[in-house]
Amino acid sequence: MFRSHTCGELRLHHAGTGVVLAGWVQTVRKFGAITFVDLRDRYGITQLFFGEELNSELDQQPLGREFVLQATGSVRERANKNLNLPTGDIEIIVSGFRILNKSAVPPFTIQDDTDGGDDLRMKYRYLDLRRNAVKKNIELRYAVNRATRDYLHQQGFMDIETPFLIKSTPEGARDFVVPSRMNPGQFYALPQSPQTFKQLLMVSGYDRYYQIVKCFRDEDLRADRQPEFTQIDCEMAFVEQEDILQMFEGLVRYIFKQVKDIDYKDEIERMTWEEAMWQYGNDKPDIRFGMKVANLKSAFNRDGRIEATGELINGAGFGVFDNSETVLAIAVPGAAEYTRKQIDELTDWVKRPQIGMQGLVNIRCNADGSFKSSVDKFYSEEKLAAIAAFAGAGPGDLVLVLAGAEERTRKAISELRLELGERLGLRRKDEFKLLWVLDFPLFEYAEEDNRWVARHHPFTSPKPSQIQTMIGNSPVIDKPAEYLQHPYANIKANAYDMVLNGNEIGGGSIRIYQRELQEKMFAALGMSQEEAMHKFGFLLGAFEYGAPPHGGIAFGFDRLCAILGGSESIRDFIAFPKNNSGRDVMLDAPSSIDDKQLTELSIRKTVE
RNA sequence: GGAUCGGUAGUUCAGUUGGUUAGAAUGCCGCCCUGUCACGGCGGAGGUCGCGGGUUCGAGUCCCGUCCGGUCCGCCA
Repeated sequence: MFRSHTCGELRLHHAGTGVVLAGWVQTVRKFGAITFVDLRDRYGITQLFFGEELNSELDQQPLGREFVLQATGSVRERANKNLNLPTGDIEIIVSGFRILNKSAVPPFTIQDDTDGGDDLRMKYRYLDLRRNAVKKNIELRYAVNRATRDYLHQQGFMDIETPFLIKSTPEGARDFVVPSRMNPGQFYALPQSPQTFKQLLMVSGYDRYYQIVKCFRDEDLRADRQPEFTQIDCEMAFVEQEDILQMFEGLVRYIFKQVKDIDYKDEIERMTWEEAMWQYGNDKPDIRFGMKVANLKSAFNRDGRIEATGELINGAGFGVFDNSETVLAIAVPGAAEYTRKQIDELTDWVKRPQIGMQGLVNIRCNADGSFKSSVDKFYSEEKLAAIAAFAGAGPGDLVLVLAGAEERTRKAISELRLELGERLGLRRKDEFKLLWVLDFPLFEYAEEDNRWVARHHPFTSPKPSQIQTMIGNSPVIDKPAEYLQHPYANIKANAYDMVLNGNEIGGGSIRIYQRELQEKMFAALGMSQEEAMHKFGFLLGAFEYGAPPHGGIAFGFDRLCAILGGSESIRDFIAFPKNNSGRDVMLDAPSSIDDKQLTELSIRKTVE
């Protein structure tokens, strides 16, 4: 027997018990004739006490950090308790020990506040994973995994595995490809998601499917993006949008309860994509705080919606506002007192290349009811008051205004809003706000190819009322500059995203299940009939044999874990993540392969 | 594909205007210490300043190139 207990479980009531513990040496504290050793395993830390007789043995076999140690002894109440440790009431009086394995001096300390940098921690990830801070994340991940499986199982979902070696269909993200030795010159692709398989399972009658599954995308990475990542992938047959929203609100509530012990009782807010873009400049707004965006001059006039026509700002002689496509404002609560220096700093902030604005106009709404602005020259106090009121500012608030081309300005005001929300402490890590964003546009216009691309994916159904608009119109765009006037620009998808604190944690749609509509969709994306058959013939064929109405959703599992764990980076929640360049620095992968392998795979080596 | 920040002791970092022998903390090694838990005290070892080139009497410091890492834009149906 290697151990009778773990290093985390002994308590005061065990006093007097004989035990055997095994674990890693966290620290050694020597005091002449006695020695304390903190022994650590996955479950906790227990203090070992080496008395006088054993101390001489310790001199013979000195312990070092991270040695693997087995200790036999008995539990004793401590004279000086350690309130920071769950096991702090007791210690083990060691009667015998065995060094099970030695350890080299680790390159960084195995502590919560480690001295190791990210790079080094990744290279020695197996040591990093010993740290409590990382272990907690991995445990949280497992808790989310279990809660998900519990809930979906209770709801009658079946976990069905789908293949990883599939066919490359370069629509959307770039595929990872795998050469086929047995089929020289041909390649598999790794799935970007099990999308078509889960739809085929619906055709097959497995009407509630799920999988916690790896997906692969060969695109550039970010702190929240990995080349291989995990999704909670779900699909249901005989459902409409509302059924799916409710089912997965249930899932997220269950996860909150199980993992964070949070009763998320509030109704989950819903807004359309239009509203999100209009009010927050962003399709995944953080609704933990207000500061909604006011459009002082509308250029965002799809569906003929006009919130302001520009009369508040136009014609006052301020060319920047007069000539800009879009002018957007936010009211920053209580910020009228910002110093010149603070405003200048914010101005520099919006001028950074990532934001790319030319400048920042401000209106201070002083507590005494007066107004002071960087554009006083052009606007009377009455005008400033009207603008401030329109932006929703009250006494003591600061109105910030950005002007420029529509898309960039909308993005910038959204970033500015988030930044100020952060600075004002309005984005609390312990507060969770869920939101459904609905009615996304079905298509986006790809300028470079002058064609439509699917915003979600090509299996997404349009809103039922707009199916005829889609079938009845040609996707051809005659005048690229006027693409917004094309009937397709206004078709909304039967799609939904779940947003948590400004992060998209899941997204899905009701799918197309009729062959005719699916063919029309492929055609709309500029695919010829032959091409569509070559890439997706299996799906079109399946739709001939009684495909049920269906829809689904996929959650970004890593990201969900990161947010629940209060972190920006998903790497901390993946046991063996890849770095920014898609490298595994521990394995040093990817790496070259030898000529023999290349030859077997019928891949010729190219020399630059 | 682009922007930007960084690379100095095992580790995390400092290093001023280009100027003597490149420092601190921590870790490591040795000695001392019977109640510590961030133990403490004394002593010691430890450096190709990422790499290559250039400017200069002189480069950790300035310039060019390159490699590695972080963050972001593009990209991510």
